[in-house]
Amino acid sequence: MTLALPEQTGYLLIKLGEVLLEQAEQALAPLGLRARQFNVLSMINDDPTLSQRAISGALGFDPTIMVTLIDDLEQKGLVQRERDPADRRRHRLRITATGQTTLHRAFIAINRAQEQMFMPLDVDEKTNLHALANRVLSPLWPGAQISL
Amino acid sequence: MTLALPEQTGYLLIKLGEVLLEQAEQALAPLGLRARQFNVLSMINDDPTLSQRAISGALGFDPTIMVTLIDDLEQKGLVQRERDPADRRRHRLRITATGQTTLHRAFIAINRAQEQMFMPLDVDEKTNLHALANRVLSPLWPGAQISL
DNA sequence: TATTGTTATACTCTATAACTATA
DNA sequence: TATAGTTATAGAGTATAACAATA
Repeated sequence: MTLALPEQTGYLLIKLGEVLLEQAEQALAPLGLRARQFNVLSMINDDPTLSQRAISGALGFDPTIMVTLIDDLEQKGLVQRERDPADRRRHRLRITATGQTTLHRAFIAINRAQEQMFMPLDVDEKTNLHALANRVLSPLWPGAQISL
Repeated sequence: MTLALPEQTGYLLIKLGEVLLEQAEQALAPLGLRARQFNVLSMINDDPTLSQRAISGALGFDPTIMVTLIDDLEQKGLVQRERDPADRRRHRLRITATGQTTLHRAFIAINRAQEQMFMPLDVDEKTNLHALANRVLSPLWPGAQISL
């Protein structure tokens, strides 16, 4: 019985994810951002009403991690915590002007990196890869949809 | 400027890899195996002449990790270390009969899990996903080819 | 009583450097 | 001098439980 690992689709996709994450980290490093910080910043930018728990839930990690993560973004001047007047337990996370500038640069860096990484595929193939990956992921990752 | 994370192909594939790994761990847990141990065991089974360094290099982690990993597999009776007579610095890793039985069961568990995970795709689509992922990964992961 | 954010802490995982034995 | 394997150790990352404030 022999079945080389790279011929297992699962192994292939897991390894691909690892490599893509590594590339993303490298692309963001010059901006002083980790990949996860970029994700959080991007979500805050899209919806400033999200609670810290909602964000960690949507991205799939423990809520306690948000504390030091936001501490860091706040210290960098990219985000500000504000008490939610409607529910004073919650923090509303507001992206600052600096934060938007950094986020914009981060998007450019990420897009450039992705263009490099997906170079081997033409437009249709990349669209196809996206669609196929999405169909596999959707049933396994209901968290993709934000639930408050 | 707004671009939801799940619409980024890179983010999608990274998350997919995370979820697939998690599923693999769960499938192997009843056998007392971690995913990485399964990978190593599989490589040893395919080629008993590989050194510990060759295996860690091919799988993409630090050689020092192999020590406790093989310690564990050896303690479970799945693998035996033997001095390579040709180069007495090296260990040749031989899979035991128990190891082969466990590996066989592990393959079945992994295949069953993968059938579940890729259920949304038909055969052609799964082949296509594999091929596309492979074409993106190949230039980024030369380590897929084992080099002694 | 339940929930948000926080803190403290312990546990896992990993990489770094230094050591040994062989080449 | 260089390499395979090992050991010890420190660092990063994570989850767990307990707490304060608020609902």
